[in-house]
Amino acid sequence: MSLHDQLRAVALAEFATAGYAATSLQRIAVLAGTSKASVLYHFASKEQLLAEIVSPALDDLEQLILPIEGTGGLRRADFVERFVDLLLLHSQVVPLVINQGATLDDVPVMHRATELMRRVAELFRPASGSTIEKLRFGVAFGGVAYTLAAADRLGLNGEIPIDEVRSALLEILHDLLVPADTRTA
Amino acid sequence: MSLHDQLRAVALAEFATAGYAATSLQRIAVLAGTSKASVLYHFASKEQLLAEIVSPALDDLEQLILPIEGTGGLRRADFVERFVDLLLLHSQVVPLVINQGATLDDVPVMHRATELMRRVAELFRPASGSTIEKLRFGVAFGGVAYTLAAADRLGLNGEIPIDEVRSALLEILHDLLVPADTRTA
DNA sequence: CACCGTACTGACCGATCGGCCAGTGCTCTG
DNA sequence: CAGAGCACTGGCCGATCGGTCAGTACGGTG
Repeated sequence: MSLHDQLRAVALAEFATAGYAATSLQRIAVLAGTSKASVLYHFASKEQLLAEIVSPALDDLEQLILPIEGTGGLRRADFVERFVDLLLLHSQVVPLVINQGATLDDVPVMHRATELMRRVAELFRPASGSTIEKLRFGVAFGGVAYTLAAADRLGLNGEIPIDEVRSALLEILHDLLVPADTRTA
Repeated sequence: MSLHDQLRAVALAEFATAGYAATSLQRIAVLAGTSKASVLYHFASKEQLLAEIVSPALDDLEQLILPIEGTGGLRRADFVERFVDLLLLHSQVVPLVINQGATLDDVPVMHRATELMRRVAELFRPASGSTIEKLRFGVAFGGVAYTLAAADRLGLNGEIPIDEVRSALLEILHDLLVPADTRTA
């Protein structure tokens, strides 16, 4: 693995666990076995390092929702499954965005993350505008993302196999999001 | 309102929205119309300011779960209702703990917060140890807390009356947490 | 009046932050 | 061999951080 990639990996882990503001370039450098100056050689700034870390996940999410927004067609069950897979694929980025998105929304890449989540919410909006449906959506996606982010801290996970997590999350989201009428139909 | 209380209020709002690390004592002072030195006159340190802000909510939570841990008796529906009321009562503290608990667990008061949430999780543990039940709990409480924390950002709330939020959250949590057998019984 | 505790301030401290820059090897190429 | 270019570094910069401290204004109290 190139130093560039290793710096990205180290920074991701630190940003996700300790927080962006609390992680200094110095610390990232030491953990990767190099100097602070070399970090800034590979990445123009701390913000751009963050952007390079987060962007791939956001690109994937955008690619997931763009065609849906275009056609207006959305089969919730399909979307939920692909969304969960996306969260699991970028499982380290999820806590970063979830826990620190609000704090860092002046950083362009994090603002983009918030905006994307808002668009995901919009996808579910037209079908049901009642308060409980809105909250149902918030609890569902916030809950899944937060659970992935905080599983260790709450002592929720031993070494649960990822397949089991996947199917469990799908079932929970299905209960919460797929309307009862299409469920029974 | 005394300056002491006003500083607490300003700091809470800033910590919750901008983040603990990103909020300087200088900024708190200016927002409260005083000097940084006076903030440190009222609070021995930035950490203690945080502790004074968060502790009351944690005390309430501890008072809620202590008798349950003692007797071992837990009627889930009752607990869920009281827990939601507690979250709504301390709605500004919730995002602070949720979003920044992991980042700040070296701060004693935030470690206490995480520990309390772990104990809440333990209350639900013995009844059902399967993976899906654990995740169900995580999604439920994480989701509710996160929804309260991030409602604005995701465009989920207009001016939804709090009673409506309360009953909606109760219904969602009930669906997720109260076991099907006691539901149908 | 003298005295005291409370509230508060401006100036300063060392530490650390993100970022910049001149310089140094090292490798590849003509 | 000369030289261009990439990878990397130590040292420095200004800014800002949390925190300390000596000093001040002031409303009681004897």
